Amino acid sequence: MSREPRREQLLNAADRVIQRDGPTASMNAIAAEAGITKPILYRHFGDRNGLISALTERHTSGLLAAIRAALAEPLERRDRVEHVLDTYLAGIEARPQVYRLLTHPEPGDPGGVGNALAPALRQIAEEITRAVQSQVDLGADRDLLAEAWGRGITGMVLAAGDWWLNSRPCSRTRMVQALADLLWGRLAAAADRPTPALPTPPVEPAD
Amino acid sequence: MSREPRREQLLNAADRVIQRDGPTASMNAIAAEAGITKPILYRHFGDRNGLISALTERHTSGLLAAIRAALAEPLERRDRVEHVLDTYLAGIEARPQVYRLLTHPEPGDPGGVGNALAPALRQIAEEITRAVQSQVDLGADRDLLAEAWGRGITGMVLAAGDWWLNSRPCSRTRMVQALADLLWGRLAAAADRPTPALPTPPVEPAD
DNA sequence: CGACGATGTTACCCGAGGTAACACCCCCGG
DNA sequence: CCGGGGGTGTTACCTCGGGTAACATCGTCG
Repeated sequence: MSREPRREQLLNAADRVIQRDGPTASMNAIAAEAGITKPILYRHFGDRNGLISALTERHTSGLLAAIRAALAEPLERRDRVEHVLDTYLAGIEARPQVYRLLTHPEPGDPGGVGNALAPALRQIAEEITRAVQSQVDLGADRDLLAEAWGRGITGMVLAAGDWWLNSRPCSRTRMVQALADLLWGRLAAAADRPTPALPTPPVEPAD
Repeated sequence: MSREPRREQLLNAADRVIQRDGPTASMNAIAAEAGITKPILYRHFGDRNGLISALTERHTSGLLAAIRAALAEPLERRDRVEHVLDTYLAGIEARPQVYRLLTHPEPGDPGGVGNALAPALRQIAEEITRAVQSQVDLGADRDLLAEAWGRGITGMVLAAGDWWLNSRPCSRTRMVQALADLLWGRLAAAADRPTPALPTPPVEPAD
């Protein structure tokens, strides 16, 4: 029996533990769940990072493919964007624990530290960047804007989606609308609020 | 001598180490930098989280206040938004290592896990939420939109700012423009790209 | 049969967070 | 003068998690 099937079994075990204990599950725990001991895990995955990467890769491939497909859908742009947003939110809604993995930046990462976006998220960001670059006419600044927006949109959806998933303030559809509205410049279009009479009052905002 | 001054000195030392070694600096290292040993740190801060919190609080208060001020600036809305963006980017540009702290969600956080935004960022998000709520007329959905947007904008600026800080693709001013443009609906306004002839070609995208 | 490549084991190392127990120093009140 | 209490600090230890070394086993292929 080649290595591959064993790897799958180990990943399955790791998966169950992560589902149960969250992304902080120890290697010992994972090994125990698989009915074996640590060194085997290390033989297969090198280090914890390798295991986690394999695990995330496995789970993200689906979501990533779905997003890729959504980005290529032949729709009006607004509909396409909503479709992508909905795809992402549906994905994280379906498997919250997995989602935790995606967003969990590796804690100990000396040297190459500092990416606020975990690898899986970065792939999504690149996907968006590519889509914007190829589909939207942005003039000379095309490359810069596409890349900045790719990251920005990803981060936006990450943070908003996280909040939505945790506190469930509304339906998924409404959340999609809220985010699409933001991207559609509704913040710019809305009128000023009729300031109810306060030029410079000495009240400090409630903390 | 009361406890407070000592605390400050210890925080200063911790600060230097974080600047030098990043947010993964060990308690031992921090103690050594302060010329003392671990237990003292624990006496003052309880645990690592306490130290980090104290440290972030200290540094964020400035940035947070600056952002609060920027949000209250009496400008055209677009200018105000740009001002806020610039304030944030300037802040993280000035002290990159500190910024790492802000964005570093506490790794071991059993139970209440899952906030993609670190506490400091969440404060910023709340600030934005409040500003939107009080300044922009969004109709019946006001509360939902403001809250979703607060998180979303914060996440967007976090991710984009992180990328900008690491790869420095352009000046700060241009980055501010790029993000403001995104928030201003330029994604919606731009024309479709003149698809250079490809209905459904069997080429797979470069990986 | 022997060797190789997989399986698995126990036992250990290291570093980091965290704590216990002890010692010093100084000031303030009886 | 003396005796605390509250600050300073120490050494030595515990626990737990990532990671490794060394050893044993089983099945297959030449």
